[in-house]
Amino acid sequence: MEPRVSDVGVLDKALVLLSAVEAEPLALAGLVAATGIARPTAHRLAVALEVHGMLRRDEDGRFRLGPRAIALGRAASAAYPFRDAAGPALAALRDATGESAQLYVREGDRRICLASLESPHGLRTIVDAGASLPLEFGSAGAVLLGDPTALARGWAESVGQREAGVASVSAPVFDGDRVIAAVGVSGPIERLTRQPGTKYGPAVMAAARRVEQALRGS
Amino acid sequence: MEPRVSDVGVLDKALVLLSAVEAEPLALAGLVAATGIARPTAHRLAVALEVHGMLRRDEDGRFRLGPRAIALGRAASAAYPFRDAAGPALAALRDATGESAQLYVREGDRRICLASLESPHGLRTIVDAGASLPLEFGSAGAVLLGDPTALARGWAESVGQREAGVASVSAPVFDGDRVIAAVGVSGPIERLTRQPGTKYGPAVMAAARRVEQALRGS
DNA sequence: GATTGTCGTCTCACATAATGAGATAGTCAA
DNA sequence: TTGACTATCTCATTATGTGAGACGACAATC
Repeated sequence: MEPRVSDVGVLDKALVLLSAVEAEPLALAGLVAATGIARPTAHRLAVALEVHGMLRRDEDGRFRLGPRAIALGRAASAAYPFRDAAGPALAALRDATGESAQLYVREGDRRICLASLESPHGLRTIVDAGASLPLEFGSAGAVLLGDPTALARGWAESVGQREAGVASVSAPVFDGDRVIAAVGVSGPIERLTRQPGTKYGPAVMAAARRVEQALRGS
Repeated sequence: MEPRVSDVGVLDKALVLLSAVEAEPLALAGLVAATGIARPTAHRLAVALEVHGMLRRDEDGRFRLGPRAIALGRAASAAYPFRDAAGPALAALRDATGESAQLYVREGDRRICLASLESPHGLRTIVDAGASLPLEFGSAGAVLLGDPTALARGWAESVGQREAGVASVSAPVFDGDRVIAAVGVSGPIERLTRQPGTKYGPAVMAAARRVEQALRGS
């Protein structure tokens, strides 16, 4: 079995089950195979999660994420009211650049991806909404850390920092003087070049302005 | 403490904690007060949920739903690809009627609210996204059960069925010949009248057609 | 400045909740 | 008909989770 993640073993197992089902719907046998949890244990925990609505069973008997997960996810997202307002700006940015677009906020020493739209290109970066990433790597991190150069120029760029072969550029979203989010694009260095800021700086700044405008309209 | 909900006491407690935080951000003391869980237990479980990303602490030390909840919620929603596609149609329906608008799918003998937009009126119905409701009450239930009258007419209506004082009307969303969802509005009988179908049947049917069209465009 | 109350966090003796091996029943393909 | 595999259930065992109490920090009050 997995090593202990927290001080509560039952929660460790339950979250492992949820993660397994997040990836794909799984029958009990699949859950056991994917998680290494003993069959009766996986069964008991999965049924308990079902009782709570975090999981549900489809017509083939496979476990899927359930309505409570939707509700909790929406409640979690509600803490970021500009997340929905940013939707059109993010879509326009993705369409204008053809690259994957993301919106991040800062949480302590991490950054959380609130919204993520993928590029239509076969080769593209994928960041899951809800993903938690370190601040010290990537253009969005620099923006959220209040990097003076980024704030003066209106964008930050990174090349191969968080992941080899990946470049990104992000712009700060302001509320008054405060940086409340970073909006940007990321993709392969081959397309974004080693100066992604030169290429897409204006586009991410325009997207950031649109997010701010959408916020004011709220 | 709460009576047992499932066969796994730790999960019962953990979900109680998540529900408490879903309602409002809470410091540890607030969690203890809201849930009745012993302080060291609430602390240990909350910290474990934090380790897993289901909870996070804000700058005031209060617990809030965390990034993993966002991610799981989105993954859960992804099982319903038309949910996002339905967004504009739902917004248009809410705007055209001035009433709360919802999108439901059927899950066994229940219906799940996938998306919900609230009326601007002070008096309005509120259904949480993710909520699970019985099929046998309400216009959406009739639609999802394949009620012949609803299918022939293109909408179903209910007055005071699920809740006193509330009326609703819903239309089926088809994929080919199959009813895959119900889209509708609900609100107080005073505004929707005792014949909500007469008043808003065309609007909910139009919304259903728009959802289907958005689906084809996907 | 001292005292008190409340907070979050930690410890650990103890009780019990959770575990998982094995049993059972159902399904399905060979 | 048989064997393999599934999901579900039981229950002896024990490892885990519990929560009273302790501790330190901090704010409010006197």
